[in-house]
Amino acid sequence: MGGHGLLSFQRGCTNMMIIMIESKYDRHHITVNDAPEEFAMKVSREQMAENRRRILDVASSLFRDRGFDAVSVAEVMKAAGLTHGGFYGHFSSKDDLVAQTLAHVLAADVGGKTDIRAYLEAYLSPRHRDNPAAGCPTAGLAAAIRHQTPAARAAMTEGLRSQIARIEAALPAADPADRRCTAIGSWSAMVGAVILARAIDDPALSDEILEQTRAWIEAGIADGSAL
Amino acid sequence: MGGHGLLSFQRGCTNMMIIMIESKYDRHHITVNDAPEEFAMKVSREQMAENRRRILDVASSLFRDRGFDAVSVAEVMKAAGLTHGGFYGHFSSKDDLVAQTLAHVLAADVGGKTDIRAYLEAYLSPRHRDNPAAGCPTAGLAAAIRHQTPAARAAMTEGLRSQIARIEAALPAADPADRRCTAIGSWSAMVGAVILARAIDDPALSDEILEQTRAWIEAGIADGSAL
DNA sequence: TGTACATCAGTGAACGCGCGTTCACTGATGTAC
DNA sequence: TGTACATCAGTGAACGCGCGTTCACTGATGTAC
Repeated sequence: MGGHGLLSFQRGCTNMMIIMIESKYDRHHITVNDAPEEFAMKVSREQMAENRRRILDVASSLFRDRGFDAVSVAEVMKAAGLTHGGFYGHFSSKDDLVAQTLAHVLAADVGGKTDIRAYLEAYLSPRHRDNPAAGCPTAGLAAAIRHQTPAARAAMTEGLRSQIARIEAALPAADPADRRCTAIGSWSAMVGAVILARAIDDPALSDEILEQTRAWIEAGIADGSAL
Repeated sequence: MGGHGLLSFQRGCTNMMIIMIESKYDRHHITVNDAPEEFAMKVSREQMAENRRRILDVASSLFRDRGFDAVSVAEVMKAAGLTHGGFYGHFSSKDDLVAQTLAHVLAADVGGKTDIRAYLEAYLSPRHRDNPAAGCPTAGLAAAIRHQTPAARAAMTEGLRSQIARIEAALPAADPADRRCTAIGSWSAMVGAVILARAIDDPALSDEILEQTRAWIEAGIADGSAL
């Protein structure tokens, strides 16, 4: 991802945070309306590449919002401004779409030094909790990846590896072993907290999960070498 | 849950940990074979209540293992030793089964004082990671509950509330506010770590997620009042 | 305690629906001359 | 640069399958006498 002129969810966030969905869909409409033929058949190779990118973008949002199973191939294609029949010109199967979407959305845009406090605050915010479609794909999809193909698991593995490295780099200097421990522990807590906060129906408890987890992580980071 | 003579996953674990799946299925076979009629039609009310319990038990395992969507009503009934047609005598819909299964499996058996260290070690173990069917329903199902009915969300909310209380009670005495913060932060990290560890295909990284998260949580607990 | 019968838990065939996938077709693209 | 045509991205009807759900039926349960 990265680029595309999409609004960043909040300053200091990597691609793991992302993007407001409205702007995304607006872009698609504009793109589609730029060439409003009645029956648009073959398109240029350039246009085809953009169609493919758009399919991956909308699939990424739809999957994060409603899960892999609840989103049909036809729905993804419609959201991308196409019909379902063309799908197999881009992907060999729905499983292939899932794997490629994960690789697409988890691909690291290394980005500059991240402010870990601001990242924490944005990640563990009600706004992020309430916008899964535009939010972290790990929080939205990690649990479902267990039931996906090996290719999807491989994409998740690389995404997790680079996310841990990213957090390690953003952590205040300390013993490298402590930094890694803190990065992994913090990331587990962040992902877990957002998943739990999204699973329950009590807004007060949900807010508390986010706030307390943030306080807990910040205390651990402030500790310097906690071990 | 609780009782039924099912093997406990490990000493010091609450129902959130659970049970070896093999023993469960063995029990079902024995139960079914106890009355091996060719065409068993109406059964006693007592037998019906047990059938219902068995449906909830196997549904709980199957759902944790493969997710709500991937498990069919017919499959649940077959695993319970029945045929699919009888399902609607027990439940009004598959959604109803999901909600009741969650309430069933998340129902707290308060249990004695839990040893928090042993609980942590068992929870963040490869064995737990590799046995979702017998493992914590929160780690297995929390992320999917976002897409379920209000009744399912309500069951999850109560389950989470009591799990937090359980961890609070198991934590070494300290300022109550700190205890709550620690309980919520630790639980988020535990759930997140197991979800991440299950999502990836690299066994070494998966083991590391579990180990480092455990070290991170233990450091936070040892801190006493981290805030 | 024994018999007659209404109840109803469970059976299994059947249904309708939505999904992933296929395919004959269309017509703009982009190349060969 | 202009024309002729092969390519192939996208279309939309059609397919087969598995799922949740329904229903007429069965026969043991459990009650009324």
